[in-house]
Amino acid sequence: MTALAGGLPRMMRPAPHQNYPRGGYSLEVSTPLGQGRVNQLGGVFINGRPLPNHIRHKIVEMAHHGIRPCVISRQLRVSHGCVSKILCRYQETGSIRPGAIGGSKPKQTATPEVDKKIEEYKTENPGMFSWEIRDKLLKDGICDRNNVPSVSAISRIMRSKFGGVGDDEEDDDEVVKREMEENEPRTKHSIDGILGDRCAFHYMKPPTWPE
DNA sequence: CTCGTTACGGTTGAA
DNA sequence: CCTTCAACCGTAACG
Repeated sequence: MTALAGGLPRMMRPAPHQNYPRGGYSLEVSTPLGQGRVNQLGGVFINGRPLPNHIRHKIVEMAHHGIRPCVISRQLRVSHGCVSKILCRYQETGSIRPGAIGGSKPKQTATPEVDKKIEEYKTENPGMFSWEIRDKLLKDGICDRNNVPSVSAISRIMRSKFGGVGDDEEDDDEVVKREMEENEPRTKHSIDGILGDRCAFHYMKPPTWPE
């Protein structure tokens, strides 16, 4: 933390100008979804939140139409970095939707193999107790006494896999439900209205907001 | 000029 | 119920 005289070798932001003066952002807009901000291109965005679905859709649509990303960026007033990211993601995954935000990691306390075994045992015998599973893990040579998960760990793994209450169910390892369709009927009312292609400034102040 | 990359401040939500 | 904290967000800026 010394020697920061002339040349700083790292690629650090010298002075992030993002720290707006407290109590006075450059621009603010009220939206039904919270506090909106206006970017350098005049577009409205909500910091920390994904762009509305219809804009994402439009980005992809325009790109598919042969319009260059830089033009899309300016036209939709979305930063080129964001356009780049959305387009890139679309090409990779085929989805325009943002990634999953929030939540906790699966908290993998066991190796994938052990994890799989636990799932297998439980599927074959839903009534099996955690301590029985641990026992079987040892007996089958999946684990040894040094790395076998604790009973509570096994319990937690099962809870996460089988939705907490372990009732019998007809499994099905088909967990491919990530392609939901992005066609949203226009009954979806978001900040679409204020994010119209032309003007970003509509001040709608709802009296109160649940949530 | 374009555009890939990334620090940053921010929000979210399962554990 | 509340707190944690790693995942993702878009912007702004660098390269």
